[in-house]
Amino acid sequence: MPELPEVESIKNGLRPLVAGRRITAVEVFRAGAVKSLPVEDFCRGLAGNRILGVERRGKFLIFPLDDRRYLIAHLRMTGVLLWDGGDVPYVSARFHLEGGHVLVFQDRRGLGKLWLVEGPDTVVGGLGPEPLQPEFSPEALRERLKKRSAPIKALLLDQHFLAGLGNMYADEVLFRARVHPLKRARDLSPAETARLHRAVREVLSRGIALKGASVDTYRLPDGGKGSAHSAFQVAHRRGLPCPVCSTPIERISLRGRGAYFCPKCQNRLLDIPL
DNA sequence: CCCGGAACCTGAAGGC
DNA sequence: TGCCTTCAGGTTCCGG
Repeated sequence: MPELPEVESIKNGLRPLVAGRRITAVEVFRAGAVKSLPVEDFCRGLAGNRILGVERRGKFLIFPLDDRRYLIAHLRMTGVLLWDGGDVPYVSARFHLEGGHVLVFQDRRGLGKLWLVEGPDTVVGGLGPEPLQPEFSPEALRERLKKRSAPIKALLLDQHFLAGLGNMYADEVLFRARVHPLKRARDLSPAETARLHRAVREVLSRGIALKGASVDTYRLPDGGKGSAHSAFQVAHRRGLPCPVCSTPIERISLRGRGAYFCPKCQNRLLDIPL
């Protein structure tokens, strides 16, 4: 599933391909994917426009255009952006670019979204801090956590609290920080909060270095896979031994999705130093 | 404002 | 063989 490391890797792959290139035509095959405008206006507004670059905010891809508007894409769970992708199923939209190239928005479950807007903030304005930027500091994290009673994992997944983490990387972050996913945010010790901050940075940086995790449909724009999933220690590993203590990894349900953790290393009541 | 659950969506995988 | 359930999860909406 595309989370911050996957979207960052897609951004890095797309930038040299699309930057400076003009859009010649746009076809939309799943009308529900277009959010900001009627589909006709969306296509007409993009045709003839030049893509100036590619940016990322949280899990959103942002393409500044030369008419000062912005094309924004969110891949949700199964969205893929394929450069010169040929005859593939589940195509939500095709962006034809000068030079005969085509950027294919493929999306098996069809939950991905597209916007054409005057400014990016109308779409991404409510997002929390970027975890790899200085604005995400240990002090700011501690201050915000101590007012909240929700399970820590629910907060890590809340894009208004922190932008970019999804289910898989949240599990990896909590394991690395040795924090139980159900522990209430305000109950984290200063040491746990410090470990959590560091773990967010380390897990996401490693995910980017490995070009994302190719579970399910995730692919880079050239069709290649990332390898971050091979570094996962608890995510999707129910019953397998914890890499630290060999206790079988458990799965519980939290907010309708799986939370994988080591019941020994991530004790809900005890603060176990690394 | 805060929290938790359902809905959206399409498969793969496993049990019986 | 075929049917049913569970799992996969990013975001938004709704009720308490």
